[in-house]
Formats: sequence, C-alpha cells, structure tokens
Amino acid sequence: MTNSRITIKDLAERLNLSISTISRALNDHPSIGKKTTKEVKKLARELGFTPNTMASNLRRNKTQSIGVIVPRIDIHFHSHVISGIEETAYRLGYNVTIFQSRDSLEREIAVTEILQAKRVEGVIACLGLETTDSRHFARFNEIKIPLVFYDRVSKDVESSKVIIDDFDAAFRATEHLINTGCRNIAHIAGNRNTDIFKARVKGYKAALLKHDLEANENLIQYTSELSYEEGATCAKKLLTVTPLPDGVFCANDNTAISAIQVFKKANLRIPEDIAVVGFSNYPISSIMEPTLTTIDDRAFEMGQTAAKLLIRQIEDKDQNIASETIVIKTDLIVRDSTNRNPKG
Amino acid sequence: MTNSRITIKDLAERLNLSISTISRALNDHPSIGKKTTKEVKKLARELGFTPNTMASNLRRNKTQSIGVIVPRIDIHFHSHVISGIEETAYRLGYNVTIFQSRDSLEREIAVTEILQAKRVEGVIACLGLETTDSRHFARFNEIKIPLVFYDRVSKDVESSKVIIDDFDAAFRATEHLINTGCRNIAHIAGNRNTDIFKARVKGYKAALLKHDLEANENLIQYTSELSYEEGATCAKKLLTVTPLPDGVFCANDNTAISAIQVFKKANLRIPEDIAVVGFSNYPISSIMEPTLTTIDDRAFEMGQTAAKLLIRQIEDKDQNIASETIVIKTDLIVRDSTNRNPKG
DNA sequence: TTGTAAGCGTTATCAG
DNA sequence: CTGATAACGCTTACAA
Repeated sequence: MTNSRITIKDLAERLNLSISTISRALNDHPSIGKKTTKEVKKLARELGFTPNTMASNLRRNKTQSIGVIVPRIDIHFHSHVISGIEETAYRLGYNVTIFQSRDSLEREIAVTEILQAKRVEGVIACLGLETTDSRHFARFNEIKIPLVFYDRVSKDVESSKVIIDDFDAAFRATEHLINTGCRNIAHIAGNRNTDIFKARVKGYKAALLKHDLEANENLIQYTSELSYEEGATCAKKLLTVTPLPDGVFCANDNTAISAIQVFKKANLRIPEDIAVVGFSNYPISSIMEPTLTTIDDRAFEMGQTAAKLLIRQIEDKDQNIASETIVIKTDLIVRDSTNRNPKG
Repeated sequence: MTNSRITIKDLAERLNLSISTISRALNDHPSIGKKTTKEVKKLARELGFTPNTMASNLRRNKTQSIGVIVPRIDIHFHSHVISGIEETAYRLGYNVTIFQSRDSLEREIAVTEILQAKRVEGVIACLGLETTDSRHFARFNEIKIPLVFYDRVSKDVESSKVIIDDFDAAFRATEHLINTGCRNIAHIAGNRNTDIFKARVKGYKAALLKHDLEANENLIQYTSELSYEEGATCAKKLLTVTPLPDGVFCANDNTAISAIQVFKKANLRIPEDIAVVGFSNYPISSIMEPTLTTIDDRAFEMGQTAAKLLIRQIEDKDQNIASETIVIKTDLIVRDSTNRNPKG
C-alpha cells in the first residue's frame, strides 16, 4: 500500500483510459458505456480509491459543508439543536463543521472569518451573550452565504431565523396554572434585557389579564442568568410575599427545581400549596420529586428546521430566496408539580 | 460588491504585482518587503479578500480539519467530550467536522468513507453500540490517518485510545462506601458484555476483597443498559435481600437516582440506612435530594486529551508515532448520599 | 462513447 | 526581493 493516495490519474493509466472517462464513469455519467463504468468502479474499489473532495470542491466551487456557531456545545439545549442539524444535514448530503464562541465576541468574530475562508456554503448560528452588535455576520450577506440564526438571533443583520414562540409558551404555561386553580401566580424571570425572556414575561402577564387576574409587579422576580442559585434566592423572596403565591411560572427548569426545593424545605406541599411550572424540559424534570410540569423547547426540531431552511436557501441560491422566520410551537408537558386537577 | 469572490489574482492585477508576491505577502514571507506586504494586506482588507482554503488545502495537501464520530451528540457525556475536542482543536488551528452514527453500524461505515473523501487529517471516534467488528476503521491506518478512540474503543484496529480507569474508579467508589461504614455493599451493574462495565464490577469486587468483605453474587444486579427504569427494578430486588444492603455502588447516575427514589419510598434513610454512589456526575446529582456521591468521568478532559494526542500524531506523522493509550484518572465527588462520616 | 485541454485558487520551485 | 510557471486532483466544454 503506497503512502500517497490513489487518484483518477492512476486509474486512467491502469486502464488505458483518459482521466475524463474515469471521472465520468465514477460519477455515473450516462455517456459512458456500462462496461467501462463497471470496470472503472471495480478497479477503484480494488485499489481503495477515494475521490479527493477538496479537488472536486475547488473545481465545482462547492464544499457541501455548513458551519455552525454555538455558545457552548455542552449545554443541553445546544447539543440537541446540533444533533438536529447534523441529522438533517447528513441526510441532505452536507457536513457540519462546528465552533463554540464560548460567549466571547472576539472568538465569534474570528470564527466568522474562518468560516468564510473555509468556504462553507451556509451558516447556522446562535449569538453569544457578549454579542450585542452582530455586524460581523453581515459579511455573509455580501458574499451571498445563507445565514440562519436560532434562539438568540441578530437584529442588525438580514437573515433567516428559527425561534420558539416564547410569548405563547409562557401564556399557555401561566394559563395552565390558572386552569389548575391558581389565583396568585408569581414569575421567576430571566434577564430583563433579553428578548426571549421579555417575551416570557409578556406572555405571563397576558394570561393573567385574560383571566382578570392582577399582574402584580412584586410577584415577578428577575434574575440575571436564571441560575439554580438565583432560583433559590427568588423563591425565598416569594415566601415573604403576602398572600403567599399559589403558583409559580419559572423561565427555566433550573430555577423551577431550586424553587421547589426551597418550598419543600418551608414545608409547603407541591402542587397543593404551590404549583410550579418550568421551561425547557431538562431530563431531570421527569425524574425529580415531584416531576416537573414544563415547556418542551423542541431543541432537536429547531436544529432540523434550521438545517432544512439553510440547505433550501443554499440550493436555490440563484433565486435569491428571501429571509424567513420560522416560529416553532412548543409543548406544555403536564406533570405532578401542577397536578391539582380542579379544572383540567 | 461582485458576486464572485476576490482572489489573489485580483489583488495582483490591482497592484501590478505577480500572484506569487501577493501569496507570499499574505503569508508574511520574510523575503517580501515590509512596504509591499503592508500594501497587499491593506488592499486585501479593503476588498474583503478571504483566502480560499480549499485551493490552498489542495495545493498543500492539508485540510486542517479533523473528523469526529460519536453515537449521539445530545448525550451529556459526548457533548462534553466534543466540547473539549473543539476547544483544543480550535486553539491548535484545526476545525472539527462532526458526525453521529446514531449507534448504526451502517451509518458508521458510511461516515468513515466520507471522512476519507473529505481528507480529514485525523479521526476521533467512539464506537456505536451495534459495532462489534470495527474493521472499517482499519482503512485509516492504511492511508496513515491518525485515529484516536475514546470511551468505547476498538479491539480489532490499531489505534490510540483515551479511556478512563473504570477499575480504579469503581474500586475507589466501593472503598469509599466501606470507609463510611458499609459492610454489605451491593452493585447495580451495566451490560455484562461491555468492557467498561466489566471493569467496574471487577473494581467493586477488588475493593471488597481488600477489606475482607464477601463479594456475594446476589448483591450484584446486572442491567442491559443502565436505564432509569432498570435501576428501579434492581433496587426493588435489593430490598428483598437479607440482610439488607447498607450501601450500593451504581454503574451510572441514572440507576443511582432511581434506586434512591425506591429506597426513599421504602422509608429507608439515605445515607443512614443505605448509602449510594453513582457514576458520571450528571448535573442532576448535585441538585437532587440527597445530593449524590458520584464519579466524575472527566468528559471535557477526555475530549481535550484525545484532540491533543491526535493533533500531535498528525503533526509528527513522518516520525510514525506509535499508538498510545491514555488512561484518565477520575474524581470521586463525595456528597450527601454517602455522608455518614464514621471514618472519613 | 471517449479524449483533449483548460481551469478552479493556491503554493512552491526555479530563475532572475 | 520579485516573477513565471508548474503543479495539486478533479470537472467540463469542445472535439473527435
């Protein structure tokens, strides 16, 4: 076995054919005789020939690859999105090259440059926390590389987007608490400046409004990053409110979990005294005690949708397809933490 | 802005220089005058030139990219390994292209072929569950592409490996139970045919032996895939054993969690009546009640190590570096589920 | 049905 | 210090 790899030229010499014939045979070009095609493929297999995609890509000006930028791969949500992206990209014949910004703007910018040099045919990205100005993505528009954001999307840059309907999800979560008999519902909210968390607050308020319940500001506890620890702090504060809340809608599962633990320690029964709804459907939510009612954020589906959208845009590029925003509907998963069954 | 991208040829024409000068200037070749270099770079920036990596790769016969095959990206362990791989690959100037086998042998084989065509310079893989014969990876040896397995490694194929010391981890987990006063320790084990789980059983037995405790076979409950549900079944069976076990070492966190829930329902106190140790350090283990003593599997570090090892082999390829097996030592994280403090 | 030859955008060798 | 020119391995008019 030689060290350097077999090329179509080698095959051509062996078979006394021209390299164009070999190339065509390998690609099942109809003008090549069945017999020749068969022979070529046979020899290719025998010699362990693998086409050099780099060369073919250069020639065809294609790479069959898409770039993905996420804040961190090891976050549950993102790993599921990536899984969805890889799954549909694979089926449609594309490779996925992945980068983490680790929430650093500097690194995010560097990665956009690498992606341009690598000549990926499209980019899927979720902005990092540091990124307020996302103009480094504008370059992709100029060079006509389709761009799809998911979850944390850009406001400055023309692009397609895949997001969940945070307002609707929060609305339904809160309405579920109301239907289950809660009348004094609190909310543990995310960062005040982040769109998705603002939308959740709005959805929460809208549901209260619809059912003629007061949206009392001191029932809303804002956090900076929805951490487990912040959840506990908020829950403790809620315990000092009178009358005591009988339901809490939390903007993620972490805070819901720590709130439940605080409430249990305070000898409150879940859901009888306080019902709790989370957001994200982390694996733990179906295991903890009580199991947690939560919103499934459809991460895998978001990834699939983003990849499908992106690849459609790649393949219809001449037609200059307009940007598109796809809103994914979430599911409310009802479990024990709200199981008070008065009204459904 | 023209549709087709700027090339070094364009720069050459604009500056009345030859393309070789441009190429050298762009690569900071010492033979090019400071002034010329500066001018070239300036124009490149102005025109938004990005070097075409494909062309350069073809010419240099390099791709600066490594391929990663995992069973599923969205499994906690793998997402952390991938994160570690990406992190060190990025720092060392490599891209990572990622594929899921989804535990399908057919897909795993297809992916190894894509990786060859893509001319990745090295491969990191974790075998899928279906894979018993891994000879499809042998091709990488023939064409001198460095190969590193992690976690589920190949027996048939010469390759480097990054694994954790399952025997040692199990030994220390079990010994910790003994030190904490347990004398009748059970084990919820993984699949009998899987190496890593066999090693955990051995470690468990060795620890008992060292402390002159009997390794009673009916204290070992085997599962097929260490699922949450299987854990509950095993725990219930352990409740029927006399005398009741006073400690359980579980081969993963899922089974530890469900076992604890079963024990709690049976009105046993954790850790006073039964102490429990898990394996993997899932996020839930620090949140549940009681918090779970467990083995941290160092997923991120495994990824980093695998990437470092691989890239070293890529860059020293001429020297034909031998395969290497790196065993990563795990940490025992002591939490409340074993906090009986008799002896440390 | 097959062959010839140009070219994709670089880098590298050799001259000057 | 700079320029011509030949590759890298493949695809694709155009010819035969």
